[in-house]
Amino acid sequence: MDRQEIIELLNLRGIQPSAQRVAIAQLVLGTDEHPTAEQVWQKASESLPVVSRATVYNTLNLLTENGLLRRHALKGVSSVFDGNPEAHHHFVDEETGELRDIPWDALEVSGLETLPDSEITGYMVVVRGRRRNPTTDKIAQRSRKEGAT
Amino acid sequence: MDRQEIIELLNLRGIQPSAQRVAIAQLVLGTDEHPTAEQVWQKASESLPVVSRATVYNTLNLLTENGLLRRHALKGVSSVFDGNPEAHHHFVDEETGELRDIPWDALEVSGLETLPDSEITGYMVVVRGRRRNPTTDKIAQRSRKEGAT
DNA sequence: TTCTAAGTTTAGAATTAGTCTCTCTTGCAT
DNA sequence: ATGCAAGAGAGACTAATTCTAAACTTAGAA
Ligand SMILES: [Mn+2]
Ligand SMILES: [Mn+2]
Ligand SMILES: [Zn+2]
Ligand SMILES: [Zn+2]
Repeated sequence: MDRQEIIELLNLRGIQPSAQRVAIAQLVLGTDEHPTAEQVWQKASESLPVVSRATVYNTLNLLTENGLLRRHALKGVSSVFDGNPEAHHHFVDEETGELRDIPWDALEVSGLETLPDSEITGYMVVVRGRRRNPTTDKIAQRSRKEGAT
Repeated sequence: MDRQEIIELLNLRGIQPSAQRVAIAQLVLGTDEHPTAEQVWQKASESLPVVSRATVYNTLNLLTENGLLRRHALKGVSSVFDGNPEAHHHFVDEETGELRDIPWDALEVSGLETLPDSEITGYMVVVRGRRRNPTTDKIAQRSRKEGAT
């Protein structure tokens, strides 16, 4: 994608296409790698005389909010511990951030055998969404805690 | 799970069952929640006169290495940016940590409609493994970069 | 018992990822 | 020219995690 296309993309969404924003957008929209903010900052530093980390984060967040980018937490430092080491899937509640288990047998994934050149050691479906009926759930939770039936 | 069971689990793997380890293991093996290390530390602090954060991290890592626990990076602070905002799946190379795209149509997930009480906003299959034929791949990559056929 | 080596825990320093705050600059509109 | 308002920058701050080095505990051996 060339500079001009990027500028139009930004203009379309009312984002002022500053030199920094164009350079950063071009870097991350023009690759199929999945760079960390730090990596984007390093590359951006090559083409721009000066960029601060804060600008890189601000721009990446801005582009994400505008749907041009997506942010994945799949590796990286912070994590959560799972007392069930068996294979199972997960539901991430986008409101609370809570992780809930989905039993392995509840979902089926097909097509894995067609992935080229890879030895699979495991997989998991990550479903994102919000719980419906939070009221019912809260009541159920309270009952459990209080030992009520 | 009671204290004694936990102690046996640890002994089985040659892990010396210190008071701290037993308390921490009991906390995290006895819940279907997915606590952060900080949350485990807070709970552990209630039942033990003194525990340091380092012990909690050491123990959680030890239990994870021994397959009693699993560690997920699904929410939390650190992330990676994806220039393709469309729905697709991901392959995580366990050797390099690299994330690679799997096209949406390459995999199919069934059973989602049966998830109770939840409104799904999106989902993704996360496959973990190692690439086979890294040599071939490197050649393929170079060819692509150089515009060779 | 007492000693000792190995294993474990600790507080705090260091590191890494990310956000926040405040200041400085720049591109216009008056 | 003057004055905003939006944007960008530096650096302080926070949070998650690991590292370090010293202190403590334990299981055996003597
Ligand atoms: Mn921001
Ligand atoms: Mn460790
Ligand atoms: Zn789980
Ligand atoms: Zn992707």
